[in-house]
Amino acid sequence: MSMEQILVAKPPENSEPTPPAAKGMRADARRNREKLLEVAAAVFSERGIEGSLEDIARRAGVGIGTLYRHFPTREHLVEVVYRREVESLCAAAGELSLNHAPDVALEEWMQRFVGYIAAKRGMANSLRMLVNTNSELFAESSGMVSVALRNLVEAAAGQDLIRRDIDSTDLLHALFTIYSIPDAPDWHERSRRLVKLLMDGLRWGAGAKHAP
Amino acid sequence: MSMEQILVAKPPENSEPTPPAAKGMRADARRNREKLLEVAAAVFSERGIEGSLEDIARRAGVGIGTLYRHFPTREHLVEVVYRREVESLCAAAGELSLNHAPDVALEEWMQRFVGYIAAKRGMANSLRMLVNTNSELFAESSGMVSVALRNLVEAAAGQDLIRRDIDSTDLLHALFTIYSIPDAPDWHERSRRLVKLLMDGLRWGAGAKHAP
DNA sequence: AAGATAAGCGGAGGCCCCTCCGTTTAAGTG
DNA sequence: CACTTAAACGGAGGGGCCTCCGCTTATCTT
Repeated sequence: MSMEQILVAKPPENSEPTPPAAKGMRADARRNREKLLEVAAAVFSERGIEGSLEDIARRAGVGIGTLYRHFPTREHLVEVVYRREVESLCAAAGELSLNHAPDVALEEWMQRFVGYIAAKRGMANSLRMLVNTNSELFAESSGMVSVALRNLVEAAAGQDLIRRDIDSTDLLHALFTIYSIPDAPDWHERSRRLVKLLMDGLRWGAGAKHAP
Repeated sequence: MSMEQILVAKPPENSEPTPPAAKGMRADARRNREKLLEVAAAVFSERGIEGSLEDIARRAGVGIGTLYRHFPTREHLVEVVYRREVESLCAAAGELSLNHAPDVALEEWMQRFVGYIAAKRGMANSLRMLVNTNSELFAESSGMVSVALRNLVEAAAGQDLIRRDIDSTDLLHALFTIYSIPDAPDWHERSRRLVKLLMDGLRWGAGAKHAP
Protein backbone atom coordinates (compact mmCIF):
# COMPACT_ATOMS: atom_id res chain seq x y z
CA MET A 1 0.00 0.00 0.00
CA SER A 2 1.54 3.27 -1.08
CA MET A 3 0.56 6.70 0.07
CA GLU A 4 -0.65 7.51 -3.38
CA GLN A 5 -3.18 4.83 -2.90
CA ILE A 6 -4.47 6.58 0.14
CA LEU A 7 -4.32 10.16 -0.89
CA VAL A 8 -6.98 9.88 -3.44
CA ALA A 9 -9.67 12.32 -2.69
CA LYS A 10 -9.86 16.04 -3.19
CA PRO A 11 -13.29 16.89 -4.55
CA PRO A 12 -13.78 15.68 -8.12
CA GLU A 13 -12.56 19.11 -9.11
CA ASN A 14 -13.30 19.23 -12.82
CA SER A 15 -10.20 21.19 -13.64
CA GLU A 16 -10.89 23.25 -16.71
CA PRO A 17 -11.00 20.96 -19.75
CA THR A 18 -7.53 20.99 -21.16
CA PRO A 19 -4.70 23.45 -21.19
CA PRO A 20 -4.28 25.59 -24.27
CA ALA A 21 -2.11 24.85 -27.25
CA ALA A 22 -3.30 27.96 -29.00
CA LYS A 23 -1.79 29.19 -32.21
CA GLY A 24 -1.45 32.81 -31.15
CA MET A 25 1.48 31.90 -28.96
CA ARG A 26 4.72 33.71 -29.05
CA ALA A 27 7.37 31.80 -30.94
CA ASP A 28 9.52 31.17 -27.89
CA ALA A 29 6.53 29.95 -25.97
CA ARG A 30 5.61 27.47 -28.65
CA ARG A 31 9.18 26.29 -28.86
CA ASN A 32 9.44 25.74 -25.13
CA ARG A 33 6.13 23.99 -24.96
CA GLU A 34 7.19 21.64 -27.68
CA LYS A 35 10.54 20.92 -26.11
CA LEU A 36 8.91 20.28 -22.76
CA LEU A 37 6.52 17.78 -24.25
CA GLU A 38 9.31 16.01 -26.04
CA VAL A 39 11.43 15.75 -22.92
CA ALA A 40 8.47 14.85 -20.75
CA ALA A 41 7.62 11.95 -23.02
CA ALA A 42 11.17 10.69 -22.67
CA VAL A 43 11.30 11.12 -18.92
CA PHE A 44 7.92 9.55 -18.34
CA SER A 45 8.85 6.59 -20.43
CA GLU A 46 12.14 6.02 -18.69
CA ARG A 47 11.30 7.01 -15.14
CA GLY A 48 7.59 6.42 -15.09
CA ILE A 49 4.83 8.89 -14.76
CA GLU A 50 6.12 10.30 -11.49
CA GLY A 51 9.45 11.42 -12.87
CA SER A 52 10.67 14.72 -11.51
CA LEU A 53 9.16 17.79 -13.10
CA GLU A 54 12.22 19.84 -12.23
CA ASP A 55 14.26 17.29 -14.08
CA ILE A 56 12.05 17.66 -17.11
CA ALA A 57 12.40 21.43 -17.03
CA ARG A 58 16.14 21.11 -16.59
CA ARG A 59 16.57 18.72 -19.47
CA ALA A 60 14.37 20.89 -21.64
CA GLY A 61 16.59 23.83 -20.82
CA VAL A 62 13.83 25.97 -19.36
CA GLY A 63 13.08 27.22 -15.89
CA ILE A 64 10.69 25.33 -13.69
CA GLY A 65 8.39 28.32 -13.81
CA THR A 66 8.03 27.89 -17.53
CA LEU A 67 7.02 24.31 -17.17
CA TYR A 68 4.36 25.21 -14.68
CA ARG A 69 3.06 28.04 -16.81
CA HIS A 70 2.53 25.72 -19.72
CA PHE A 71 1.23 22.81 -17.68
CA PRO A 72 -0.27 24.00 -14.43
CA THR A 73 -0.37 20.54 -12.92
CA ARG A 74 1.38 17.30 -13.49
CA GLU A 75 -1.82 15.80 -14.76
CA HIS A 76 -2.09 18.35 -17.50
CA LEU A 77 1.34 17.46 -18.70
CA VAL A 78 0.74 13.76 -18.50
CA GLU A 79 -2.51 14.09 -20.32
CA VAL A 80 -1.06 16.06 -23.20
CA VAL A 81 1.85 13.69 -23.56
CA TYR A 82 -0.48 10.75 -23.53
CA ARG A 83 -2.84 12.28 -26.03
CA ARG A 84 -0.03 13.04 -28.42
CA GLU A 85 1.32 9.56 -28.27
CA VAL A 86 -2.04 8.12 -29.08
CA GLU A 87 -2.48 10.60 -31.88
CA SER A 88 0.84 9.81 -33.44
CA LEU A 89 0.15 6.12 -33.16
CA CYS A 90 -3.11 6.59 -35.00
CA ALA A 91 -1.53 8.87 -37.57
CA ALA A 92 0.95 6.12 -38.30
CA ALA A 93 -1.94 3.97 -39.46
CA GLY A 94 -2.63 6.37 -42.31
CA GLU A 95 0.99 6.60 -43.33
CA LEU A 96 1.50 2.87 -43.27
CA SER A 97 -1.54 2.45 -45.47
CA LEU A 98 -0.03 4.68 -48.09
CA ASN A 99 3.29 2.92 -48.26
CA HIS A 100 2.49 -0.74 -47.80
CA ALA A 101 0.11 -3.41 -48.83
CA PRO A 102 -2.91 -3.33 -46.52
CA ASP A 103 -2.07 -6.54 -44.72
CA VAL A 104 1.50 -5.47 -44.17
CA ALA A 105 0.33 -2.12 -42.93
CA LEU A 106 -2.01 -3.82 -40.51
CA GLU A 107 0.67 -6.09 -39.17
CA GLU A 108 3.18 -3.33 -38.77
CA TRP A 109 0.68 -1.14 -37.03
CA MET A 110 -0.24 -3.86 -34.62
CA GLN A 111 3.42 -4.30 -33.84
CA ARG A 112 3.67 -0.64 -33.04
CA PHE A 113 0.56 -0.72 -30.97
CA VAL A 114 1.95 -3.56 -28.96
CA GLY A 115 5.25 -1.77 -28.61
CA TYR A 116 3.43 1.25 -27.38
CA ILE A 117 1.59 -0.69 -24.74
CA ALA A 118 4.86 -2.35 -23.93
CA ALA A 119 6.50 0.93 -23.13
CA LYS A 120 3.66 1.80 -20.81
CA ARG A 121 3.79 -1.44 -18.98
CA GLY A 122 5.48 -0.14 -15.88
CA MET A 123 2.91 2.52 -15.44
CA ALA A 124 -0.08 0.50 -16.45
CA ASN A 125 -1.86 1.22 -13.21
CA SER A 126 -1.06 4.88 -13.22
CA LEU A 127 -2.34 5.26 -16.72
CA ARG A 128 -5.39 3.22 -16.01
CA MET A 129 -6.07 5.58 -13.17
CA LEU A 130 -5.57 8.64 -15.35
CA VAL A 131 -7.87 7.23 -17.89
CA ASN A 132 -10.42 6.24 -15.28
CA THR A 133 -10.63 9.69 -13.84
CA ASN A 134 -10.81 11.42 -17.17
CA SER A 135 -13.49 9.69 -19.12
CA GLU A 136 -13.36 12.20 -21.90
CA LEU A 137 -9.72 11.45 -22.52
CA PHE A 138 -10.47 7.77 -22.42
CA ALA A 139 -13.34 8.01 -24.83
CA GLU A 140 -11.36 10.07 -27.28
CA SER A 141 -8.23 8.01 -27.27
CA SER A 142 -9.87 4.63 -27.34
CA GLY A 143 -12.14 5.90 -30.09
CA MET A 144 -9.18 7.00 -32.17
CA VAL A 145 -7.45 3.70 -31.74
CA SER A 146 -10.53 1.73 -32.69
CA VAL A 147 -11.02 3.78 -35.81
CA ALA A 148 -7.42 3.41 -36.86
CA LEU A 149 -7.52 -0.31 -36.44
CA ARG A 150 -10.87 -0.65 -38.14
CA ASN A 151 -9.64 1.24 -41.17
CA LEU A 152 -6.62 -0.99 -41.49
CA VAL A 153 -8.68 -4.12 -41.11
CA GLU A 154 -11.26 -3.03 -43.63
CA ALA A 155 -8.64 -2.07 -46.16
CA ALA A 156 -6.96 -5.44 -45.87
CA ALA A 157 -10.21 -7.34 -45.91
CA GLY A 158 -11.40 -5.31 -48.85
CA GLN A 159 -8.54 -6.67 -50.89
CA ASP A 160 -9.00 -10.19 -49.63
CA LEU A 161 -5.63 -10.12 -47.94
CA ILE A 162 -7.17 -11.20 -44.68
CA ARG A 163 -10.37 -13.00 -43.89
CA ARG A 164 -13.49 -10.92 -44.05
CA ASP A 165 -15.28 -12.36 -41.07
CA ILE A 166 -13.22 -10.49 -38.54
CA ASP A 167 -14.45 -7.91 -36.12
CA SER A 168 -11.81 -5.31 -35.48
CA THR A 169 -13.07 -4.91 -31.94
CA ASP A 170 -12.23 -8.52 -31.23
CA LEU A 171 -8.82 -7.95 -32.65
CA LEU A 172 -8.32 -5.00 -30.35
CA HIS A 173 -9.28 -7.12 -27.39
CA ALA A 174 -6.81 -9.73 -28.46
CA LEU A 175 -4.08 -7.12 -28.65
CA PHE A 176 -4.92 -5.97 -25.19
CA THR A 177 -4.22 -9.37 -23.73
CA ILE A 178 -0.71 -8.02 -23.68
CA TYR A 179 -1.56 -6.43 -20.41
CA SER A 180 -2.08 -9.77 -18.83
CA ILE A 181 1.12 -11.38 -19.94
CA PRO A 182 2.97 -11.69 -16.67
CA ASP A 183 6.12 -9.66 -16.23
CA ALA A 184 9.00 -11.47 -17.80
CA PRO A 185 12.22 -10.37 -19.43
CA ASP A 186 11.19 -11.86 -22.76
CA TRP A 187 7.74 -10.44 -22.75
CA HIS A 188 8.43 -8.06 -25.59
CA GLU A 189 9.40 -10.99 -27.78
CA ARG A 190 6.29 -12.82 -26.71
CA SER A 191 4.09 -9.94 -27.64
CA ARG A 192 5.64 -9.79 -31.09
CA ARG A 193 4.88 -13.45 -31.50
CA LEU A 194 1.33 -12.82 -30.44
CA VAL A 195 0.94 -10.31 -33.22
CA LYS A 196 2.41 -12.71 -35.75
CA LEU A 197 0.08 -15.38 -34.57
CA LEU A 198 -2.89 -13.10 -34.97
CA MET A 199 -1.78 -12.18 -38.45
CA ASP A 200 -1.49 -15.81 -39.43
CA GLY A 201 -4.99 -16.35 -38.22
CA LEU A 202 -6.18 -13.34 -40.15
CA ARG A 203 -4.56 -14.37 -43.39
CA TRP A 204 -5.69 -17.91 -43.12
CA GLY A 205 -8.79 -18.15 -45.19
CA ALA A 206 -8.23 -14.89 -46.95
CA GLY A 207 -10.24 -14.77 -50.14
CA ALA A 208 -12.70 -17.41 -48.94
CA LYS A 209 -15.22 -16.94 -46.24
CA HIS A 210 -14.56 -20.22 -44.48
CA ALA A 211 -11.58 -22.53 -44.53
CA PRO A 212 -8.46 -22.35 -46.72
CA MET B 1 -8.53 14.87 -11.15
CA SER B 2 -5.64 15.13 -8.72
CA MET B 3 -2.23 13.65 -9.14
CA GLU B 4 -2.87 11.37 -6.26
CA GLN B 5 -5.57 9.87 -8.35
CA ILE B 6 -3.05 9.06 -10.99
CA LEU B 7 -0.11 7.96 -8.97
CA VAL B 8 -1.72 4.89 -7.73
CA ALA B 9 0.28 1.93 -8.71
CA LYS B 10 3.54 0.59 -7.39
CA PRO B 11 3.25 -3.17 -7.22
CA PRO B 12 0.82 -4.30 -4.51
CA GLU B 13 3.86 -4.36 -2.24
CA ASN B 14 2.61 -6.10 0.84
CA SER B 15 4.62 -3.95 3.18
CA GLU B 16 5.37 -6.01 6.24
CA PRO B 17 2.20 -6.38 8.30
CA THR B 18 2.27 -3.59 10.81
CA PRO B 19 4.98 -1.68 12.60
CA PRO B 20 5.88 -2.75 16.10
CA ALA B 21 4.47 -1.40 19.32
CA ALA B 22 6.54 -3.83 21.33
CA LYS B 23 6.80 -3.72 25.06
CA GLY B 24 10.55 -4.07 25.21
CA MET B 25 10.92 -0.48 24.09
CA ARG B 26 13.03 2.00 25.91
CA ALA B 27 10.98 4.37 28.01
CA ASP B 28 11.80 7.42 25.93
CA ALA B 29 10.93 5.58 22.75
CA ARG B 30 7.56 4.58 24.09
CA ARG B 31 6.93 8.14 25.25
CA ASN B 32 7.77 9.59 21.88
CA ARG B 33 5.72 7.06 20.04
CA GLU B 34 2.75 7.86 22.18
CA LYS B 35 3.14 11.59 21.79
CA LEU B 36 3.48 11.25 18.05
CA LEU B 37 0.27 9.27 17.80
CA GLU B 38 -1.56 11.78 19.90
CA VAL B 39 -0.39 14.71 17.82
CA ALA B 40 -0.90 12.86 14.56
CA ALA B 41 -4.51 12.17 15.45
CA ALA B 42 -5.00 15.86 16.08
CA VAL B 43 -3.26 16.96 12.91
CA PHE B 44 -5.02 14.43 10.73
CA SER B 45 -8.35 15.45 12.09
CA GLU B 46 -7.77 19.14 11.58
CA ARG B 47 -5.72 19.13 8.41
CA GLY B 48 -6.79 15.90 6.83
CA ILE B 49 -4.80 12.81 6.24
CA GLU B 50 -2.16 14.59 4.19
CA GLY B 51 -1.11 16.96 6.95
CA SER B 52 2.60 17.61 7.12
CA LEU B 53 4.65 14.95 8.84
CA GLU B 54 7.29 17.48 9.75
CA ASP B 55 4.61 19.48 11.42
CA ILE B 56 3.54 16.47 13.41
CA ALA B 57 7.10 15.82 14.52
CA ARG B 58 7.53 19.46 15.41
CA ARG B 59 4.37 19.65 17.45
CA ALA B 60 5.27 16.42 19.18
CA GLY B 61 8.61 17.92 20.09
CA VAL B 62 10.69 15.25 18.40
CA GLY B 63 12.95 15.22 15.39
CA ILE B 64 11.61 14.18 12.03
CA GLY B 65 13.98 11.24 12.15
CA THR B 66 12.22 9.94 15.21
CA LEU B 67 8.89 10.08 13.52
CA TYR B 68 10.18 8.09 10.58
CA ARG B 69 11.85 5.54 12.80
CA HIS B 70 8.60 4.82 14.54
CA PHE B 71 6.44 5.00 11.46
CA PRO B 72 8.45 4.25 8.36
CA THR B 73 5.79 5.54 6.01
CA ARG B 74 2.86 7.83 6.24
CA GLU B 75 0.53 4.91 5.77
CA HIS B 76 1.90 3.17 8.82
CA LEU B 77 1.17 6.22 10.89
CA VAL B 78 -2.27 6.68 9.46
CA GLU B 79 -3.10 3.07 9.98
CA VAL B 80 -2.07 3.05 13.62
CA VAL B 81 -3.95 6.24 14.34
CA TYR B 82 -7.02 4.87 12.63
CA ARG B 83 -6.83 1.58 14.41
CA ARG B 84 -6.56 3.28 17.77
CA GLU B 85 -9.53 5.44 17.13
CA VAL B 86 -11.65 2.50 16.23
CA GLU B 87 -10.41 0.64 19.27
CA SER B 88 -11.22 3.46 21.61
CA LEU B 89 -14.62 3.87 20.06
CA CYS B 90 -15.32 0.22 20.67
CA ALA B 91 -13.91 0.34 24.16
CA ALA B 92 -16.32 3.14 24.90
CA ALA B 93 -19.16 0.71 24.28
CA GLY B 94 -18.09 -1.35 27.25
CA GLU B 95 -17.72 1.65 29.52
CA LEU B 96 -21.06 3.10 28.56
CA SER B 97 -22.70 -0.20 29.32
CA LEU B 98 -21.36 -0.11 32.83
CA ASN B 99 -22.53 3.37 33.62
CA HIS B 100 -25.86 3.69 31.90
CA ALA B 101 -29.07 1.92 31.18
CA PRO B 102 -28.61 -0.26 28.09
CA ASP B 103 -30.78 1.86 25.83
CA VAL B 104 -29.06 5.05 26.90
CA ALA B 105 -25.69 3.43 26.40
CA LEU B 106 -26.74 2.40 22.92
CA GLU B 107 -27.95 5.85 22.00
CA GLU B 108 -24.89 7.55 23.34
CA TRP B 109 -22.62 5.16 21.55
CA MET B 110 -24.42 5.69 18.29
CA GLN B 111 -23.98 9.41 18.75
CA ARG B 112 -20.29 8.91 19.21
CA PHE B 113 -20.08 6.65 16.25
CA VAL B 114 -21.76 9.23 14.11
CA GLY B 115 -19.51 11.93 15.49
CA TYR B 116 -16.55 9.81 14.65
CA ILE B 117 -17.65 9.37 11.09
CA ALA B 118 -18.40 13.07 11.03
CA ALA B 119 -14.85 13.95 11.87
CA LYS B 120 -13.64 11.74 9.05
CA ARG B 121 -15.96 13.26 6.53
CA GLY B 122 -13.39 15.36 4.77
CA MET B 123 -11.16 12.43 4.26
CA ALA B 124 -13.83 9.91 3.49
CA ASN B 125 -12.28 9.04 0.18
CA SER B 126 -8.80 8.81 1.56
CA LEU B 127 -9.91 6.52 4.30
CA ARG B 128 -11.99 4.45 1.99
CA MET B 129 -8.91 4.00 -0.09
CA LEU B 130 -6.80 3.06 2.92
CA VAL B 131 -9.36 0.57 3.96
CA ASN B 132 -9.73 -0.77 0.43
CA THR B 133 -6.06 -1.45 0.06
CA ASN B 134 -5.68 -3.00 3.45
CA SER B 135 -8.35 -5.61 3.72
CA GLU B 136 -6.98 -6.92 6.97
CA LEU B 137 -7.39 -3.55 8.60
CA PHE B 138 -10.85 -3.26 7.20
CA ALA B 139 -11.90 -6.68 8.39
CA GLU B 140 -10.57 -6.08 11.86
CA SER B 141 -12.02 -2.66 12.38
CA SER B 142 -15.40 -3.33 10.89
CA GLY B 143 -15.54 -6.52 12.89
CA MET B 144 -14.83 -4.67 16.10
CA VAL B 145 -17.48 -2.11 15.39
CA SER B 146 -20.09 -4.73 14.58
CA VAL B 147 -19.39 -6.59 17.77
CA ALA B 148 -19.57 -3.45 19.87
CA LEU B 149 -22.87 -2.46 18.38
CA ARG B 150 -24.31 -5.95 18.62
CA ASN B 151 -23.47 -6.16 22.30
CA LEU B 152 -25.18 -2.88 22.98
CA VAL B 153 -28.24 -3.86 21.02
CA GLU B 154 -28.53 -7.23 22.67
CA ALA B 155 -28.18 -5.76 26.11
CA ALA B 156 -30.92 -3.24 25.47
CA ALA B 157 -33.19 -5.77 23.79
CA GLY B 158 -32.56 -8.23 26.59
CA GLN B 159 -34.12 -5.79 29.01
CA ASP B 160 -36.97 -4.94 26.66
CA LEU B 161 -35.78 -1.37 26.40
CA ILE B 162 -35.82 -1.59 22.64
CA ARG B 163 -37.68 -3.86 20.30
CA ARG B 164 -36.28 -7.33 19.93
CA ASP B 165 -36.79 -7.80 16.22
CA ILE B 166 -33.87 -5.68 15.27
CA ASP B 167 -30.78 -6.81 13.44
CA SER B 168 -27.77 -4.85 14.57
CA THR B 169 -26.34 -5.14 11.09
CA ASP B 170 -29.26 -3.23 9.70
CA LEU B 171 -28.74 -0.62 12.32
CA LEU B 172 -25.11 -0.28 11.31
CA HIS B 173 -26.16 0.21 7.73
CA ALA B 174 -28.56 2.88 8.79
CA LEU B 175 -25.83 4.68 10.67
CA PHE B 176 -23.64 4.57 7.63
CA THR B 177 -26.14 6.51 5.58
CA ILE B 178 -24.37 9.44 7.18
CA TYR B 179 -21.84 9.14 4.45
CA SER B 180 -24.43 9.98 1.88
CA ILE B 181 -25.85 13.04 3.54
CA PRO B 182 -24.71 15.76 1.20
CA ASP B 183 -22.25 18.29 2.49
CA ALA B 184 -24.02 20.97 4.40
CA PRO B 185 -23.11 23.20 7.30
CA ASP B 186 -25.81 21.69 9.48
CA TRP B 187 -25.00 18.14 8.65
CA HIS B 188 -23.72 17.36 12.11
CA GLU B 189 -27.05 18.37 13.54
CA ARG B 190 -28.81 16.29 10.95
CA SER B 191 -26.82 13.26 11.82
CA ARG B 192 -27.70 13.67 15.49
CA ARG B 193 -31.33 13.80 14.51
CA LEU B 194 -30.89 10.67 12.49
CA VAL B 195 -29.65 8.86 15.55
CA LYS B 196 -32.53 10.13 17.63
CA LEU B 197 -34.92 9.01 14.97
CA LEU B 198 -33.43 5.57 14.93
CA MET B 199 -33.65 5.37 18.69
CA ASP B 200 -37.30 6.31 18.61
CA GLY B 201 -37.88 3.56 16.14
CA LEU B 202 -36.01 1.14 18.31
CA ARG B 203 -37.87 2.00 21.47
CA TRP B 204 -41.22 1.97 19.79
CA GLY B 205 -42.64 -1.42 20.47
CA ALA B 206 -40.24 -2.28 23.19
CA GLY B 207 -41.61 -5.06 25.34
CA ALA B 208 -43.92 -6.37 22.60
CA LYS B 209 -42.81 -8.13 19.50
CA HIS B 210 -45.03 -6.18 17.15
CA ALA B 211 -46.83 -2.88 17.48
CA PRO B 212 -47.10 -0.54 20.52
C1' DA C 1 28.13 3.93 41.58
C1' DA C 2 30.67 3.74 37.45
C1' DG C 3 31.17 1.88 32.98
C1' DA C 4 29.71 -0.22 28.77
C1' DT C 5 26.76 -0.49 24.90
C1' DA C 6 23.30 -0.58 21.90
C1' DA C 7 18.81 1.60 21.35
C1' DG C 8 17.18 5.76 20.21
C1' DC C 9 17.53 10.60 18.91
C1' DG C 10 17.40 14.54 15.72
C1' DG C 11 18.62 17.49 12.29
C1' DA C 12 21.42 18.51 8.27
C1' DG C 13 21.21 17.63 3.54
C1' DG C 14 19.56 16.24 -0.94
C1' DC C 15 15.74 16.21 -3.77
C1' DC C 16 11.21 17.71 -5.03
C1' DC C 17 6.87 20.59 -5.39
C1' DC C 18 4.87 24.89 -6.54
C1' DT C 19 4.36 30.10 -6.35
C1' DC C 20 5.59 34.65 -6.95
C1' DC C 21 7.57 38.38 -9.14
C1' DG C 22 11.39 41.10 -11.11
C1' DT C 23 13.63 40.74 -15.70
C1' DT C 24 13.89 39.63 -20.60
C1' DT C 25 12.22 39.67 -25.20
C1' DA C 26 9.05 38.74 -29.27
C1' DA C 27 6.21 41.14 -31.91
C1' DG C 28 3.54 44.85 -33.05
C1' DT C 29 3.66 50.31 -34.02
C1' DG C 30 5.02 54.73 -35.98
C1' DC D 1 14.61 51.03 -37.35
C1' DA D 2 13.72 52.57 -32.74
C1' DC D 3 10.34 52.08 -29.27
C1' DT D 4 6.67 50.03 -26.45
C1' DT D 5 4.50 46.62 -24.00
C1' DA D 6 2.42 42.64 -22.77
C1' DA D 7 3.69 37.90 -23.07
C1' DA D 8 6.90 34.80 -21.47
C1' DC D 9 10.82 33.59 -18.82
C1' DG D 10 13.36 31.65 -14.86
C1' DG D 11 14.89 31.03 -10.47
C1' DA D 12 14.82 32.17 -5.63
C1' DG D 13 12.32 30.86 -1.77
C1' DG D 14 9.28 28.50 1.42
C1' DG D 15 7.67 24.11 2.52
C1' DG D 16 7.67 19.03 2.41
C1' DC D 17 9.58 14.17 2.00
C1' DC D 18 12.87 10.97 3.44
C1' DT D 19 17.66 9.20 4.57
C1' DC D 20 21.78 8.94 6.84
C1' DC D 21 24.76 9.05 10.56
C1' DG D 22 27.25 11.17 14.50
C1' DC D 23 25.68 12.12 19.18
C1' DT D 24 22.83 11.05 23.49
C1' DT D 25 21.12 8.35 27.01
C1' DA D 26 18.29 4.43 29.12
C1' DT D 27 19.30 0.26 30.73
C1' DC D 28 22.11 -3.44 31.85
C1' DT D 29 26.45 -5.14 34.22
C1' DT D 30 29.68 -5.61 37.62
